Amino acid sequence: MAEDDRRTIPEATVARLPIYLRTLADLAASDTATISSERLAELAGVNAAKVRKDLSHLGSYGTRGVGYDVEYLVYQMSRELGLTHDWPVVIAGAGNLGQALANYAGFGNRGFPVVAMVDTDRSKVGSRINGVPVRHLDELEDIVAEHGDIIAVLATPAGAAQDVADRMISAGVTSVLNFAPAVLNVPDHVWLRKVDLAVELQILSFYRQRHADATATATASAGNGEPAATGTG
Amino acid sequence: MAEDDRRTIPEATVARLPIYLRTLADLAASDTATISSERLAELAGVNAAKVRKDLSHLGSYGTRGVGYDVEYLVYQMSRELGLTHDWPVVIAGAGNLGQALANYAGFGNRGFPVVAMVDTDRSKVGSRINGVPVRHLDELEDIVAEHGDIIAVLATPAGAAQDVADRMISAGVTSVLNFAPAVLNVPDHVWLRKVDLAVELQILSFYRQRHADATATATASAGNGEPAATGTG
DNA sequence: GGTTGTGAACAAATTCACAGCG
DNA sequence: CGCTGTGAATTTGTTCACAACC
Repeated sequence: MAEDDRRTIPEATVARLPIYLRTLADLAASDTATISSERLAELAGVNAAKVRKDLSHLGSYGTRGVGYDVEYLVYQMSRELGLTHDWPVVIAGAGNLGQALANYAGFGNRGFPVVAMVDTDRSKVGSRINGVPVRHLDELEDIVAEHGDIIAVLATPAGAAQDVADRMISAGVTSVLNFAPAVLNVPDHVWLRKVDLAVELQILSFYRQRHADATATATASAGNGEPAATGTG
Repeated sequence: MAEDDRRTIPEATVARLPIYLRTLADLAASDTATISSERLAELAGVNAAKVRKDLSHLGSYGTRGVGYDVEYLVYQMSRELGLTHDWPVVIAGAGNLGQALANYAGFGNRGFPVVAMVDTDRSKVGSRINGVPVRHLDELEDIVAEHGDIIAVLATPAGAAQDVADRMISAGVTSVLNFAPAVLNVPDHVWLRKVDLAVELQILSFYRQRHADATATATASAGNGEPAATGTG
């Protein structure tokens, strides 16, 4: 079954694997050898049945009556997530957000070295941000040629995002993480994920607003729309 | 039906409303009076049936044979999302990411003014970043007292996130957007959303890896695991 | 004719509950 | 006896397809 499922790990599961991995890495660092689905669930903020089902998609790596071997799970999950080698990243847009991302230790540390930033602003091109060279957007093809299969992180203004994405893709990029507040159209062979800061705040605003409405109008009645939704995934 | 559904807009729909709203605001700015579900779907990157079902949760604001009135929809959606007034935001952590977020125009512009940053680093406290005062974490209670019901954006290191969240919550905060790479535990009455940059890259890495495996091992056979998943939600 | 609004069909994800194994 | 792994049940979300309406 495991071998079969290899081809069909559900999207929802894939989105949780990195959380498990981070949790497990912490456990390994604190010399925990084994962990139960119950405890891992607690640490990862999900429920135990979900953990077991998620992990079962990777294969049968647990021991009944005991739990999962932490080190081994870390190894298998890293392999599964393709984290056994680094993936070079190029950040498009050397504005505030782009610079922050270039400085963000979480990237390089976790196997995603930022090899370059690109921008069209000639006054920025040629400088370095946190050691990362800022190059002109026109050099994109060269950068891809130098580093191979890079991941593009878009931190441009909304208006420029589609153009830059198009150029990235025609230069050979197949993975894009979009921070620009714009909907991107990409061909089928390109993987796209998006992070929209304003959208997240607006979602919070919705639930908050709802709550205000509910408590204002009805001081009676039991609680309906409960909070504590953990979004993004 | 619409009145009934008011209380139960599906989570998946709520997560899309901000995208529709942004799209509609753009249309309004370019003097488009009416829009069909088909066209809105195209611009928002979803399918038309989904748009219609999503909008039906807000009420019957469309006209058969014609489409939706853009201005009116913008108004209704803003109201629904609680965007008719500003929601003050406090950013915890005046590091790279926190500073970038404070500088990020998308926040203040879209009704989420950053009223303060908090940090424990005395060398930062007292300064201003993009006009936003940096105050000490200990002043949190005062800030909440000054501005009322604020939204907390956590941009602290992972290790500090739970502590800061706890302090935010005991100061009265009920909405938290977490950028720290850590799983937070919050009480039931607090709304939590999270954005994890490294997680997003790892998800891209998974699909990319899969693709590499597939094309490497089998040069034959039709395409299975197709790309172009648009994540985050 | 064109487009919405929505039941019904379908698909994905979650949760339950327990057999099976260590 | 404890904990995994997984079928079955349930819930949630998506898509279809068409009647209702302008």
